[in-house]
Amino acid sequence: MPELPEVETVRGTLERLVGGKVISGGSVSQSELRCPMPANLLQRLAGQRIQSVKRRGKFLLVGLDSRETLIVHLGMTGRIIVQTGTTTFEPGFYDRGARRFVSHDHLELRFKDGSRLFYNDSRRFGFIDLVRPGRLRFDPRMRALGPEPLSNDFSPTYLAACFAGRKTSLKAALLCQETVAGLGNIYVCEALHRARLSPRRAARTLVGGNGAPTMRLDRLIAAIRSVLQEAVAAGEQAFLRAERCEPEASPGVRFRVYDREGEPCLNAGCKGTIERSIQGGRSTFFCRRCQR
DNA sequence: CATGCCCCCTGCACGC
DNA sequence: TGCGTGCAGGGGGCAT
Repeated sequence: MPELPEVETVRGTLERLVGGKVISGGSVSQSELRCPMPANLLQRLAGQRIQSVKRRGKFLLVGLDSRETLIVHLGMTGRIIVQTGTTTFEPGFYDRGARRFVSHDHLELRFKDGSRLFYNDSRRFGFIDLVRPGRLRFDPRMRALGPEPLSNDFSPTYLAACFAGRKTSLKAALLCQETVAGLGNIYVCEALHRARLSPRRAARTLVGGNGAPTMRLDRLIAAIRSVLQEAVAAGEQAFLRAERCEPEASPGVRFRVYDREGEPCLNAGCKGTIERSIQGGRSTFFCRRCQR
């Protein structure tokens, strides 16, 4: 499910709904995720206050008052459900048609005020880990991450250096979390479509002869930023509607290429048709007419 | 080093 | 209705 915008939506929701609350207990019904949960997870969490909820790439980082960090990764089907009072929140899950099977609530956390949090993950590609104080910055999972795409570190100069000499496709390069953190299959397709760049184009062709950034590279960065910003904003609006107990107006962001095989290209002035192809074993959606 | 392939696991849509 | 097939937003390991 979740790429940067969805994880960011979950982050913001958790911050507002459980930030500052104290964990009173919980239960684990299935600890065998992609990596098993730490054996004594619940004992280590009991009595702790949620100090912060941050995000790095697709990782959720829950800061506790012991200075430990709970790392949550949602994999493909991970979802977080929060119940406070009579309201149930399920942020960032854009496949609204998918049922939530309670049998896949692998972890439940209870808070002193009666709120409850569930981690649900049918395919169990996600994981939950608890990292000792001060160890997060040395964690190999964090160290392997490239810059945040919405930060200034993700600059034309950076990306030019990253792409220089690389024959690999733009699609593969952008999916790599070491290049930039948080993009997944959907938003890579969307960003390349907005930038009118072919997913098969070699990454190095966006680098000038002197190793300098090119206009295409600037276009790509702008496209990545805009599609992510719009999706984050849509997630924010969805949360606010849920908070006011308003019905879901739309199922979230409307994708312009993803899952639109055979439909017309929506780029201005383009009369092309969206195609699907396989790259690295995953679907790529693109318009060969305007993406070069 | 880079790339493609397979695997982890479950649910769902589709065709017969 | 029921069953088989292929596919899914992530990521890691392995062979080539």
